[in-house]
Amino acid sequence: MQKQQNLSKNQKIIFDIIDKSPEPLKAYSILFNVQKKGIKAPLQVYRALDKLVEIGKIHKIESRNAFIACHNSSCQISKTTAFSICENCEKVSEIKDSKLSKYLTNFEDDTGMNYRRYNLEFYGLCKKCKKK
Amino acid sequence: MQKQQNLSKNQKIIFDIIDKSPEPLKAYSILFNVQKKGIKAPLQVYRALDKLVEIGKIHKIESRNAFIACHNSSCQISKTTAFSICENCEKVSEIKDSKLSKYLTNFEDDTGMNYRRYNLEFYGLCKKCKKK
DNA sequence: TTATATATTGTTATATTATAACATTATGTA
DNA sequence: TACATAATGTTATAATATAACAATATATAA
Repeated sequence: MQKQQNLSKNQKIIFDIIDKSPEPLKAYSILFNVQKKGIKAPLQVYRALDKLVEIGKIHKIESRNAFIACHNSSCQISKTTAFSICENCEKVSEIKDSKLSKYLTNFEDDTGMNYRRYNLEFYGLCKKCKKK
Repeated sequence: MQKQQNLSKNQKIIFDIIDKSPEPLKAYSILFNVQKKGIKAPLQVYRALDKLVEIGKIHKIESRNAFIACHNSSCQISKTTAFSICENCEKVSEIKDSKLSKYLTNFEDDTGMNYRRYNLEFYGLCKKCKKK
């Protein structure tokens, strides 16, 4: 986690809510949460989200349209992300695995192309849900 | 590619359009395309899409909300997908790489959990766009 | 400090993506 | 044939996201 200090007012409000949440938050649930703080319009939320994603403070879970704080202190601006998603309880955690990220960063497809960015979403059952 | 024959009428219409398209298609652009064929409502499209995804004939590109036909003959019902997405021209191709899929299927996170499904989206510049 | 560029905010309207609910029809299988 | 299951049709609406424009704040350099 880096320079919290140069977040703008709205960015700070919205980051704090996401950061405190134990689960990924959706834009309109964030909106609902911040209306008491004077943020009234979807666009205000989406703009802050866009910026926070851009600077790597949060990530978007694409398959869920939801946002989670980055807890990967090593990544300044994270262009490479991997997540574990429970298909039952929808718990999401960021996967930090240097071998995995090395493997994917170095990956070359059959045309010889490689990639500076990726997003990987794993689906399965988390430990709690597997026991049931 | 498997059993095309048991697709229903709407599923066939919608699969054909996606299969012929050189680029991923969005649900409402599909809807627009099939209105002459009598499919009038979004739900008719989404239902067919859901089914086609379920049986592995198409995949959803999550970060684009778009659908692409599966050309990976080896995967009966593909629960593990990887795509290459050009950030400039938006060209998308499915990556079929047995090493990659083995690596990810066997991947174990720090809690010892592994996953039966994943979706990986790589972003970069395709050859054409890199040249420019 | 002032000017000036850039980022952020506020606001209204609207576009895009997706599902709920319910009635009907087709298809597969015993 | 009977029955279950899948697919269809239809209307309405929910959920997600952006366009366009005006105003304000913040950073930077002359």
